[in-house]
Amino acid sequence: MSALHDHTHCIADALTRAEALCAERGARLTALRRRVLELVWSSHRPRGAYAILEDLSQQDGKAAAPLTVYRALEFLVEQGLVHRIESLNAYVGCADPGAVHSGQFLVCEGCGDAAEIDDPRVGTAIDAAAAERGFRVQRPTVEVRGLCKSCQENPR
Amino acid sequence: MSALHDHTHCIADALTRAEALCAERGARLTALRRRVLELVWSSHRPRGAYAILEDLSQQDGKAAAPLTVYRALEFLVEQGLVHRIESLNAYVGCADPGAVHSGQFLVCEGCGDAAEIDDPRVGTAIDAAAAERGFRVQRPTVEVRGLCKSCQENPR
DNA sequence: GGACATGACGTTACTTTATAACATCGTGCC
DNA sequence: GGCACGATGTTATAAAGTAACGTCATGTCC
Ligand SMILES: [Zn+2]
Ligand SMILES: [Zn+2]
Ligand SMILES: [Zn+2]
Ligand SMILES: [Zn+2]
Repeated sequence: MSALHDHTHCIADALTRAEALCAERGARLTALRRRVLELVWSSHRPRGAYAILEDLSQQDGKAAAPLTVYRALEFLVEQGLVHRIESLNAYVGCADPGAVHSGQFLVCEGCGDAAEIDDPRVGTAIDAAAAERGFRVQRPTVEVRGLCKSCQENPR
Repeated sequence: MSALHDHTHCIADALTRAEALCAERGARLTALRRRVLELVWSSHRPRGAYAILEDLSQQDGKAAAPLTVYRALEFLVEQGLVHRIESLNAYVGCADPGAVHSGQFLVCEGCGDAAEIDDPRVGTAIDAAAAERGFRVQRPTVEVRGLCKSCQENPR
């Protein structure tokens, strides 16, 4: 994700879409869940549950318990509004909730951004490889570590 | 992995290859590291660091500290003898150490086995998707959850 | 052989991540 | 209002991973 973009817009957009999706589904996007979603979206870097917990304490003055955050995250993941990055134990906002997809990520070791992609070739290749072995795919996880374009151009 | 195979052979084979590879590279496969590798290979199910630690205590009578196991695992991963399954916080023996590969896994929710594959289509697709976005791949992670053939045939 | 460097291992304490069990609150429905 | 159900609060605990420092083993140089 370019460092130069209107991230306020990313956040507002994510919240709007979340409200719409939850309304449509009859899922309850409570104040807490909405706030956690907002905090997850505070950047394009995956954010750990305890980091979000700290945000809640410091920015909102509410000393929440870990479970509070984990439960909100669980809801958001179920609704496809947030993805968990397994290799980081962290969470990142979904770029396209509503669309059916499994989540494929390009995680930059430089800036920490996790760019979500949904490349049909990757999905197809996984499906084919699994099918040949008689394996029924339920949930593919693809997390690619490397260096994003801008971090290659501006190394530290 | 079929439940009906000579797993003793898997273990012996893995240990033999490990010794050969380490000798060739001048890496020190010490008694402890060899033992941890053996314990990782105790099945085709990824095994957590603390499970291995328990094995060490119970089977060998040595009350080791977590770091002991983590250090051995770190070595084994570096040497490509073991892979870490990020989505499980667990480790599994590599099916083909020596060969250059990144590790792609079909992880069965039924029996827990993690079958390692190295499907060129998956690797190629990831490379292509990354290249199009100017992303330089360093370490791809592919972990597919689902049901293996035998667990589909014999559901619980 | 002895001094030395290097890497492996031991020990203790601690941090980070995640969940269990149970109580309470809030909202909507009848 | 009374009830049901899901969301949240509270406390305690489990699981996974690391830091700091000391000691021991192995090999090298002289
Ligand atoms: Zn997504
Ligand atoms: Zn970057
Ligand atoms: Zn086997
Ligand atoms: Zn299976």
